[in-house]
Amino acid sequence: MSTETSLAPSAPVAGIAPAFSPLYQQIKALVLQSLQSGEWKPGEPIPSEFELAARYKVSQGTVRKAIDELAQDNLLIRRQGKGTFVATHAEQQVQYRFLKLKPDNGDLNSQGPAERLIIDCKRTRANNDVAKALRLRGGDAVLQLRRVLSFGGVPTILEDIWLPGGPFKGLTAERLSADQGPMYALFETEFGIRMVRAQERLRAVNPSHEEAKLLQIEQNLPLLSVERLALTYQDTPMEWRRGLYRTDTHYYDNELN
Amino acid sequence: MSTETSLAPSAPVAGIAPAFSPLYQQIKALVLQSLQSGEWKPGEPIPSEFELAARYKVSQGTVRKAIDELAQDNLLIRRQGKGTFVATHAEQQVQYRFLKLKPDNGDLNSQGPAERLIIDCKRTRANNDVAKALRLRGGDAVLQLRRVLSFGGVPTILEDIWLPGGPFKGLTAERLSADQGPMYALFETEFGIRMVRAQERLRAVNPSHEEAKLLQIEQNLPLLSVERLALTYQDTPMEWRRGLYRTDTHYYDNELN
DNA sequence: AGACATGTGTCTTATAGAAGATATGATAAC
DNA sequence: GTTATCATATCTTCTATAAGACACATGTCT
Repeated sequence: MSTETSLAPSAPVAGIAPAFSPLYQQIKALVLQSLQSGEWKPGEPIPSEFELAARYKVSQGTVRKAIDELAQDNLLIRRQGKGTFVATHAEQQVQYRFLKLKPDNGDLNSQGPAERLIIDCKRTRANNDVAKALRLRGGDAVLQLRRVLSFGGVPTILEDIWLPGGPFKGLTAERLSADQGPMYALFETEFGIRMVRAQERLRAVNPSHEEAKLLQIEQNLPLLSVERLALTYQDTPMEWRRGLYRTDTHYYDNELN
Repeated sequence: MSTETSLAPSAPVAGIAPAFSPLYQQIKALVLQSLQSGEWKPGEPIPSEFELAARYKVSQGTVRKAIDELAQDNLLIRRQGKGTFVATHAEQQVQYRFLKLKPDNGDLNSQGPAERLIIDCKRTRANNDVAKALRLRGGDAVLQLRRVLSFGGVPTILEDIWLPGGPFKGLTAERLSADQGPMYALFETEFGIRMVRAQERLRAVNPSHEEAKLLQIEQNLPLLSVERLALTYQDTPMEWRRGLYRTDTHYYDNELN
């Protein structure tokens, strides 16, 4: 491979020239491919830097730089002395990596784990909004579920979740209820789908009569509406959800830099 | 310096042993010091990697790793071929770096720049909440201001801002009104205070009668309350603000990864 | 206008040792 | 004999250095 610069086509951006892609970016793309194909599964170690260097015929330092970026993106986790591992949502440290709601006082887990109650779970057809978000055709099969999360016995979050029917074939309410642990961890083990990143859009809204009833609140208590599009590898959308958060006892925490 | 490891004392954390700090971290701390002291001002270039390497008696690669992390944290900006520059809030590309509100359709600047209207600006004494957030003593002098931001003529954000009186001595409503550009850019040039990062806490709330009037909305329209603590170097809090955002025409955008 | 030189950050390789984790085998203690 | 402890070896990531080539920006000379 030496120093030539065209191993992988480096995702040409629309319009302007892609120009040139450094070696380590090409290596990054190759590693990504292996992650995506499931060659290395969540939680498992990937080959050592020297092994990968030999495999791709580049120096260890170049592999290192590629892995550095993947670790930065939370796709891999480095552990000195042990190895580099495929990141997973099934870890104690980062339980609920995507949940930014924090209680006004104390810790989210101070009152024990969250109680999950599935209200509804049905197969249906995507309406236009959902289809567009999930890049499906209107009317395609989707799995829709509704659940309530409670902390310390207090219903705090009401969520409606839409999943594409194809990739999640076989998912049932029983399967979800049986599982402890984060939902995204189950997606990894049962369906081989790993959520890599997500985009959220927040709004303040008034709950409907039914929504207020499910959360056991007055209808005049405004709620935080959190629409989330979760993406897997290659930015493929794999879940759309809309959460209603109580923010009189909790707040949505966000760091800017 | 070869390989010894005690250039700077590497900020010993309370309790557990500080153990050991890699060279590049020490360099990072030294560069940070120079940024903080104002040796290199926002927008200006810092010395080249080789110059810094000579100055600190380390290799160019080590300086590079230090600068990489500072660039990652948005404290520095690298420009290939030109140099490395001190980041600033006064740039076209990242106008309003900390504002995550986006219109439902179109761009924030599609209807021209935001109109800023200062409702109130007064010197007062910190109440307990503000004092605690800004690490002041209760009753210390603070500058309080209230303003409304409008986009395309529609009042969209109502903000109350508290600034510590000491560092911002001399700031007046006239000075603020005269300035175009972001407020944080003015803080840099006029007071040498650069906001490095911030923490936000979001809630859904009902506006008060007065707040609704200022935003020209009905009182039953829920708003997004955004409390922000902005920090300068060394995580020193330098501003506390509370914004009320209209989210019927806009949304708060957030990326998770 | 074009060619060239120079200074900047960027990339790649190579080498070496430090630090953390883990297994193995020797030795001592019970 | 079994168990505990220690030293050693070996694997991993992490840190640091050095050297050369490349890409980008901006001049200056022709």
